[in-house]
Amino acid sequence: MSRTVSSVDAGQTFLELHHQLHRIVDRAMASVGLSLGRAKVLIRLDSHGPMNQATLAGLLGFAPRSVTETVDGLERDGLVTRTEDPHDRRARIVALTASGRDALEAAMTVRNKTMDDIFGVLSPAERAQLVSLLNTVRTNLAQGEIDCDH
Amino acid sequence: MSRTVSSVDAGQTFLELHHQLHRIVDRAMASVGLSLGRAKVLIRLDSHGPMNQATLAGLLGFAPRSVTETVDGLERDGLVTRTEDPHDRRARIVALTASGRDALEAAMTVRNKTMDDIFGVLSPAERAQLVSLLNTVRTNLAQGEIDCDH
DNA sequence: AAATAATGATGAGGTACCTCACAATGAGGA
DNA sequence: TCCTCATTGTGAGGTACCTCATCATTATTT
Repeated sequence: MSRTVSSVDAGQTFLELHHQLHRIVDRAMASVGLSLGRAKVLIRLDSHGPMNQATLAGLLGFAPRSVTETVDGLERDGLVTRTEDPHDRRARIVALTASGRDALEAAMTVRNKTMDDIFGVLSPAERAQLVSLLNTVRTNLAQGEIDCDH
Repeated sequence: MSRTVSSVDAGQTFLELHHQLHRIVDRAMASVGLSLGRAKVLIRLDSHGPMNQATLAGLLGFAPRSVTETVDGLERDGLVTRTEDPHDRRARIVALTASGRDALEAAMTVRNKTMDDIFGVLSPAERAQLVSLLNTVRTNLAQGEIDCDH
């Protein structure tokens, strides 16, 4: 019965799911006073240690400008600090504060729970399959960068 | 070798892919003077005919306020019109214009091509599998609505 | 050393979503 | 009829991203 699945169908489904998923996860994060974007930054800072914003942008795949903005918010809320880099007077080093670490921990708990609520319907084997498929797509994306519109 | 795939892994991969995918698709759409959000509205209007914004919001899964904003933009660019509903003086009926239909057609072409570039790496069978998995998740999401934080 | 290029961060401005509050209208009941 | 309640659309304000232009600094070339 199920007709061949076009790429557009796949994209459509992917995007629709994202719309719902994002809303749910974001709302969950908000209950801990954070958001997805902010959590992403905290996670990187936690696992890689303090770094300047350009590095952060590279790791996150964000535009540098977006990092400035997100860090602005985090700094305002006291979750990170920005200090001068002694070796490069342009750069500003972002570091987690104690309460930033606390917030991150709370956020991770909520995020884990939410993701479990969402992807828990799938069996471990199905999850593995899903991740494998998504990674295939992602790898191809990274390589080709698509936009060959010359 | 590959350890069990947690729900968080799945979510992580999903979100990371989305970040890239969205950027690419959006950029592609921009080349035709549209955007993903705007295209979504045009698609609905094309397939369901003119309708008020509340209905549109329902179909799209958007907040009503978001529809107002998107339609504002489309109207400004002459792609849709807003007319009064003779049966309900609160409502405003949104309809495609001729140039809206043209824009949609161009957008669909670009979108199809882009999605092919992205999901074309997968075999039809893999795409079917992917869509099936995503739909499983989505269905579950729609049912439970998750946020049982009472 | 001087000129040029690359890089780090940010200002300005844009789109796509969201929530919450509210005016106007519509619909159903006392 | 009048009262209440639901619904439509929008103002106000917020977050997360983006691009492009710009300034200060560092690195590279000549």
